[in-house]
Amino acid sequence: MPPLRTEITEITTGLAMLGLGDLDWALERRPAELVGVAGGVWDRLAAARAAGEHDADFRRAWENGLAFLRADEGLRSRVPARIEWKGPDRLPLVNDVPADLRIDRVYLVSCKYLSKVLHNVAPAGLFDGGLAGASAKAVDWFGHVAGDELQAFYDAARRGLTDAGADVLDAAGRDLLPARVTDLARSGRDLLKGALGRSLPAPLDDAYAALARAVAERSADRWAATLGDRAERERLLWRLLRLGGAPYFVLGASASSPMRLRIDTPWDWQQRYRLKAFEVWPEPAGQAVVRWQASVADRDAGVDVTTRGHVEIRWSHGRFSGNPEAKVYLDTPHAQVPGYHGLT
DNA sequence: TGCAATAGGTCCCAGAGTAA
DNA sequence: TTACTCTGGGACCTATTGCA
Repeated sequence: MPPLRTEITEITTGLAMLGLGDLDWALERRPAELVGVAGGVWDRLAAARAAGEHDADFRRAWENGLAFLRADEGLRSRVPARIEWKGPDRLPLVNDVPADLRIDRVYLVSCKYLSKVLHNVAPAGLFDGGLAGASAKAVDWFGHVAGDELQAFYDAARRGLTDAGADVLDAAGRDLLPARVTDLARSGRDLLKGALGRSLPAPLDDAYAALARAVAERSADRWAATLGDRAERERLLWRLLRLGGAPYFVLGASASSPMRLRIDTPWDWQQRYRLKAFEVWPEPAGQAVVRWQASVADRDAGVDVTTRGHVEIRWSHGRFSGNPEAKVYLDTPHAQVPGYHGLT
């Protein structure tokens, strides 16, 4: 079951597009034109509306749906006959378009609230594979690019635990923390995860900083080495920005204002823009971070524009708990990104 | 060999802590 | 007080492993 807030924003956006005039009446009516919403979901929405705990989400989503209904680039006040909600399962849509709603089997709409995250992928898929899609065999990226630094961090953590008198033996008397980090089993990972909370013990700071620095530098080096020529870099930028095979719309909100965008296809993009440079570099930070920047010529406007973002390489479920992931962020405001256009 | 259970990977989001 | 950084975790899907 998706989070309640996701259900509220996505379904309310679709409801508003049906031109029903009043949100509460629309929720009560449960229109058949909105396909894919089960009875239990309608019940949850009605309960949330009655409780008044998500008024801001209901209001923003309703306004976004109305804006799309009226927009010249949207529905031009033509009430759709059918809106399909993706729901908790993925629709069999074009897999590179992150759509939550499909309107009249034509318009694809993604509902995105307060999120700057573009991707959340395995690091090898980004730095070695350029998001090209073929999922590389999963690896522990930290060990893959910074094995010595990972081992040093592990040594420091292991030493800290044993010095503190922690119980590091399992029921059979086996050591949960082997000498080599590559030999860690699930139980040892869980032990470390529990022992190393949000705030690292001070003696581990240097080792962790060295690991983060090494991972950032070597990830950036590997990424730079696979960028290819200008055309390949341009295709990478399209994938980073989630330009897909079909145009789609993003209806949501940034921290300060509504966000209503039309997203180009690569074909649209090439009519107007040309990539001039794409660069990546490591950045000193508390965790491993790689910055990226694209310089793009806007032929219509006759200017160059810069789009910036960064990638965090991090354990997604606690330290030593599983393989790291790469979170790709967009730092440039959405409306200033080449290929993203404010809805008119 | 097929099924069930478990572990791992990815997507998405939220919250704590800290700096401005 | 606000914005940002860093971290944790739920959910779902897929791959792997164990067992009959």
